Amino acid sequence: MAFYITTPIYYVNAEPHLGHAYTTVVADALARFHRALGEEVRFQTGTDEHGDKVQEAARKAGLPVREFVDRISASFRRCWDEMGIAYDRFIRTTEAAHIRVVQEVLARLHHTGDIYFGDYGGLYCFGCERFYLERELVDGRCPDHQTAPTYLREENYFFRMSRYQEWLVGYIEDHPDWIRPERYRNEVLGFLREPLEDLCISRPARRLSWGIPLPFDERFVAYVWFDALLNYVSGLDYPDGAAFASFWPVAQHLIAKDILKPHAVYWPTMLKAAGIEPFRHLNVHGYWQMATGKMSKSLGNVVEPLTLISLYGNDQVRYFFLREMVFGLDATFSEELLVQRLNADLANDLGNLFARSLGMAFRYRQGVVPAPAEAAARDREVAQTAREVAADFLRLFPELEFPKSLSRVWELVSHLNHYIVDTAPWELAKEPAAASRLDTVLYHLLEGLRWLAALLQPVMPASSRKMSGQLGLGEELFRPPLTRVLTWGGLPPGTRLGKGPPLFPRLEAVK
RNA sequence: GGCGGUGUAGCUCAGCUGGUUAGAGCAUGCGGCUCAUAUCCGCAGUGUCCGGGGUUCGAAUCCCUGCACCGCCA
Repeated sequence: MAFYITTPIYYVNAEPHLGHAYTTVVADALARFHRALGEEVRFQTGTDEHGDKVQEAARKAGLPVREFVDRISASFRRCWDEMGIAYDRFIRTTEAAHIRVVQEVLARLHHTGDIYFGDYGGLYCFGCERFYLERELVDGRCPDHQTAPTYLREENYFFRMSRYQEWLVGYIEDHPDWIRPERYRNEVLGFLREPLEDLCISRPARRLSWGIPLPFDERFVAYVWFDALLNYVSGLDYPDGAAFASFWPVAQHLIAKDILKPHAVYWPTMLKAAGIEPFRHLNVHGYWQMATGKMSKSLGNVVEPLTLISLYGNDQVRYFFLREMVFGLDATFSEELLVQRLNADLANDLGNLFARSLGMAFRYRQGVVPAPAEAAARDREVAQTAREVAADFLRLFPELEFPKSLSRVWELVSHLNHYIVDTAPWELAKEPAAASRLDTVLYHLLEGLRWLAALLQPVMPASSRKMSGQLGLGEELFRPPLTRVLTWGGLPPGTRLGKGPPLFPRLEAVK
């Protein structure tokens, strides 16, 4: 089995923000999940570096474009590195290999007649780098820039996207989970009920020089989306690379809802025209709505990912992202919600469960995993719950049901907390005759913790390792496949437990 | 303007193809335990299921309509 996940390549006209971080964390968690299962995994992210807005941002920053894009791209890369994002490939659209693929595809589509030369006249907004229809304007001005567009009549190259509309509709109808969740599939189908226009895929070089030149006409550069989307295959060394052969057939894209159209319409029709099989899934997520209002520099409520993790911890933020946002829907972000969630789930439930369990193992058994005697009914319930939770988690997580899969795991956490109360080890410890009963209880408890550490590795990789360390297990707990690790009784009696500080210290409430 | 979505306890939300006293988590109040990060466990709630019609023996769940918010398209 192979697994290929991509984030969008991020546009380098601004620094990484919360939304970028969410997408990237989700991709990373999925990649880790599939690696844990022992699958061959490829995870690609990167930066989108061409186009008008980049050129403009560089001008504002007073830097040569090349230097500017190097700087912002590095900033994204550093952000992901500091967040422990384990990507396999960081692609930049300014790489020679990528440019070569874009030009190769352009040349081919030009040759087959899917790209043609034509002209188009209309009202053009330089800020948006696009034409507007009369009716889209607000008081005759661009709705985004509040500037009056200019009438331009110009010749350009067009991609014959309309030719593939019927095919695309059929493909979406035949593959119900191709675009998911369903709401976005419906949105695309709704959009495709109207006739599809051909896509203008060139920009005159005299207006925009920062782009990939069309191989058949140097007076033009490629439209940024035509350039950018191809990263998903150029990063696999399309057309001849081994990576392309093994990973493209299982490609899954991860995007935010704002770039649905390019990914659900432009990209598949481009692939079809180029004779490349469609990707396997387009996974679309929603937005983080700031409880403080729309994020803006002037409001001073911009949340920088690195600031956030330095305040609350990387795994903590990852957990919050996955636990709090139903994939596909919008969710609310505030530090207050974050603190609430971290205290309730991580400090009180999970962290405290580890602390009390390990505490008893040290106090009553000198920090050595005892050998269990015969399991009683109550003990078998623990094992049974662990199995059921793990089975659900393994099914739900790859289907992007993150809150559901995690709340299932927390049912195991809760079950173990109940188990402690039900069995009252501190009472058993007083009774010498109950020694083997205490051994059995402690063993089941610690084995339950081992399952938690293993299950949570895609979500909280560093914390999982701390948990494993406290259980005296180290890295072997994470050796794939996870399904083999999840065998009840895998914790060897006699293992020396490790002492450690609280996994998730309680946080003070913020106002 | 067209299409679609959402509206359920203070908060975040489950409730699929209609059927026992409408649920979970968080927050709140009270009680218990003491292994633990003032943590854990138990108990207690409160809801005109957006409003109004209708179908039905029976609707949060289906139909119509109104309102509010949101998204996509124009």
